[in-house]
Amino acid sequence: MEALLSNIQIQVNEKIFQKDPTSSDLGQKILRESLSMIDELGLENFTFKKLALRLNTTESSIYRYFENKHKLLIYHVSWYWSWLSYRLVFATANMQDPSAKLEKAIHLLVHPCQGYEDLKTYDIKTLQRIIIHESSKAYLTKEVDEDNKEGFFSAYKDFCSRLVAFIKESQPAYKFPSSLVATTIEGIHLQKYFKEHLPSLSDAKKGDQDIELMFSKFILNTINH
Amino acid sequence: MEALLSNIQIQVNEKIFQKDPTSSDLGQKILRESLSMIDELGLENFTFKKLALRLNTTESSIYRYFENKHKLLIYHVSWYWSWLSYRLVFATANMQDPSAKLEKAIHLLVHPCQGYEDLKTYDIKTLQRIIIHESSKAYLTKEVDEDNKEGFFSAYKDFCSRLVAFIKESQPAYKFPSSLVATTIEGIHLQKYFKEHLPSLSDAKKGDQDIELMFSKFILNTINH
DNA sequence: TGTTTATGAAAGTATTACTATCAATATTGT
DNA sequence: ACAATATTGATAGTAATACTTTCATAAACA
Repeated sequence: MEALLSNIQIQVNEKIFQKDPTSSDLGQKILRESLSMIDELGLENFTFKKLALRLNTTESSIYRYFENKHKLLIYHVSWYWSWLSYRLVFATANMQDPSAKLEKAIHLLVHPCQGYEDLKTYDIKTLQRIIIHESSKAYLTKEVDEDNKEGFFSAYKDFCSRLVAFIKESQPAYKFPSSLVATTIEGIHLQKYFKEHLPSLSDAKKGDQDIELMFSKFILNTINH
Repeated sequence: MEALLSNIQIQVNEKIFQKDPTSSDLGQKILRESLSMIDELGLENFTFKKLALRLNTTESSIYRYFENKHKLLIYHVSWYWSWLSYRLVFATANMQDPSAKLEKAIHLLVHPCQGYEDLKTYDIKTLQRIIIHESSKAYLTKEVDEDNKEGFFSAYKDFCSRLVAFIKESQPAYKFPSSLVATTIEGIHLQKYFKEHLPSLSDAKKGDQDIELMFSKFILNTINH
């Protein structure tokens, strides 16, 4: 399984990049180091200039892979959701009970890296921090509609639609499955963030068990009542 | 009531600004026009230079009121939450049933401008669009912790704590009131956004009734089961 | 061997995000 | 009425950001 997973290739929409960053050494370095720099500096303070400096390369070389840092962010975000979908399909393959599948999905959202801490290109722990801190900036822009048309959010929407399918399987009568899924996913991320930075807006204690428990109950209660 | 409301002064934490923008004509113009420009351009494309041009003033004059556009955003966000708290206190003053108070709160979150479309400085409809599109950028930064220490998010936290109080009144046993409130508030905003821009992540139809209904049921179900 | 392809090096532009200085004009205090 | 003070405008300047362009060089590939 480990071996299998270290060989899988997550596919990312080709319109996101100018040149496929997985196709070269430099491209992979750009992915790896941009991830860790965005994590350290935050998206606002991260620049291609700084990344070039760190990689001992030039701005122009980086621009050959990504048009700008927005696209680079979208790349990371897309990769994350493709990866989580993959994990979800794997983890729920042998499950019958849709409630159990939902619980598994919540578990994955809360602990996306359990068992897969070290992939070649991606440090999943860092990637999840970036998803939590920065991913909403990928769609909260004036260019959402264009970006959406280009399919930049399809990995995210695809993951959501899998959870929606579980809900429909479990409770076909529930009227707001898509809204509930989106609220749950973003709610989990927000709670992880608030727990650290605005603790009065969270009841979660040190670990992540509270968050997992809360959202599991929350989603199952909502569809079953 | 109209007259009363047009005289109320919403107080904003003094550390947010360099010079109180309500204290002068230019300051009020800065508030009014920055709001409409952020709405039109989005926070990323909005600059003090462009605002200065629109106001027939200079960048330096604007910098006398706000250190940077992040602080200006925080000002608008704080004002919004103070205003909503004020509305909430008013609207729930004569209510006994905490569930009804929660429903009222949801209603206000979904329709914050009903009855108060035109205030002098603030166009509440525009303000709410900015809250939906931009407010998470106020706290999703590397400077959250410092900003939080300065009290920049206290208006938001204060509003949340009012809803938490309602939940505790209604269901003292519910374990995650703060998390539920934060999830609900941000969920409402996100659904309003997704309804427009990523409709596959929402079940809401044209109006906002669906969103109101969904979150009302959602919060009451969650605490009562 | 010749030719794509990938990277590096250097330079340049427009915009952003400020800061500083000084003059002109209002406002206020006595 | 006059001096002191606050407010704004005008101008200029700096460092960083977000790119684009051109040209040289080295590696890969056919």
